[in-house]
Amino acid sequence: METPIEAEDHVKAPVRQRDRVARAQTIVTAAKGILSESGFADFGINSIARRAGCDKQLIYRYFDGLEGLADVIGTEIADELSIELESLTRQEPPKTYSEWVERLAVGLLMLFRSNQIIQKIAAWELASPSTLTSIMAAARAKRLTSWMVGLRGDLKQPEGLDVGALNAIIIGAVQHLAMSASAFGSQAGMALSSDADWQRAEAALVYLVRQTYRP
Amino acid sequence: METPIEAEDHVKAPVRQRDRVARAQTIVTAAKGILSESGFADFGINSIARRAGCDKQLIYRYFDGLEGLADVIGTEIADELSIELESLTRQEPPKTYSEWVERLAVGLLMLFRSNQIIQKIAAWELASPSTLTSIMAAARAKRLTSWMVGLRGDLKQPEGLDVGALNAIIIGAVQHLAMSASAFGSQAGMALSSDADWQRAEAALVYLVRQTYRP
DNA sequence: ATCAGATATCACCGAGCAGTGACATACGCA
DNA sequence: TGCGTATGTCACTGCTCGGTGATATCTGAT
Repeated sequence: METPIEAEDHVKAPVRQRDRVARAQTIVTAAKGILSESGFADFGINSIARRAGCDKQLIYRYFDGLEGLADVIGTEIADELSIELESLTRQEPPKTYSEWVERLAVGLLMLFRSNQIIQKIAAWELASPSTLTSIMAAARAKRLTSWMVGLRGDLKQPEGLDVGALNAIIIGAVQHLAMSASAFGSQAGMALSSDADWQRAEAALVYLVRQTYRP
Repeated sequence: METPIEAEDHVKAPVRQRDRVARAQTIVTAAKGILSESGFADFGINSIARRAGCDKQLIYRYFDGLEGLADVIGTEIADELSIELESLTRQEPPKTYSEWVERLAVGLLMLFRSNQIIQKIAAWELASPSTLTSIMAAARAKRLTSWMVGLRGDLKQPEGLDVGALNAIIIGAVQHLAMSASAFGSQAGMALSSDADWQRAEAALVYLVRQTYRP
């Protein structure tokens, strides 16, 4: 914008931004960056302010502290999530229960793979649950379940199977695959970095689901 | 500074333990306690010394710092693990590949469930890998894989299946089940606290494995 | 009995953290 | 134009942390 004028006494007059919403967004972006790179380990007032290039006081003023900021980030993530989920749902609805689970598993796998922040939050919830992690997790869980329920429609469950338990296991596997991939680039000896790796994982996942729900 | 001469004889002589091995074990126990309760978040010099009721200097002297302590803990955990694994292997060996995977999955599930520390380490590896976590994870992984290989013996794999990928998914599911249980007491809506809960999970897991490897 | 070394504790340092009060500057409105 | 307020920065407190040097105390060999 303007060139900083060298004042007579104080030499410090470095272009002040003076735009609250832009500032706030800068802070949110910085916080998200830290989150997706280092998780909650470095998610602190000082660290975020440093990365955003502003004074930490602004975080208190605009977001009422870290928890408020976490709240904002949580809803932002949830909104992005909704959009991604919507695009997944655009295809024609599943015909059978097995197909629904398959779509669910593959959809979640792609989703988690493409979204570093969600993975980090999930991993930190497991390792070290805190008010911050739960603030962010709440919004996510809400959207996910409503999507799952919506996608299922009125498909009837297969009888004689503990679908609740089976699906919990399958979803857990998907979550773990994504987290392990982002942490190590592999899971239990299976590489998970290139697209080919992921196609292999997806194929195995689909096979596993189909076999599980095969009559 | 002033001269805090006080008196010639300082009256502080509160029963010193003066037993190196016992002291060292006290420290290790304290560190393990912190690890299984709070994970690596509170795993620090000051915190451990405070819990062990001694001066932090001892941790430097006896273990050469945190990393040395982590090393000792890692091998202790690995030893305990070996014992548990051995008892699991006492039964007659699996007859088919499917049965091997089944035994593997159920065995790991019980193992992880009963061992809080291993879960914490695994969760922290995912959330925030560090030198400390990898020090502890190394020993664990070594024993686990050698057990798996030993248990498999010379069973031949089913053809036409990507067993590497399938098993990676299944093992990931088991790990996630255990971690999610200890963090939330449930996984994706399936309760995981009472023995009945775990039997339900185990039954579903066994079903899933059998279906997956069913011809 | 003495003395070296092992054992244990304390006091302190520099660094980073969260949080707060005070100040500097620019904008908008009367 | 002047004033109130929004915006931005700085300096400071009080805390915990990891790490280190100095000191006190006990043990065992000589």
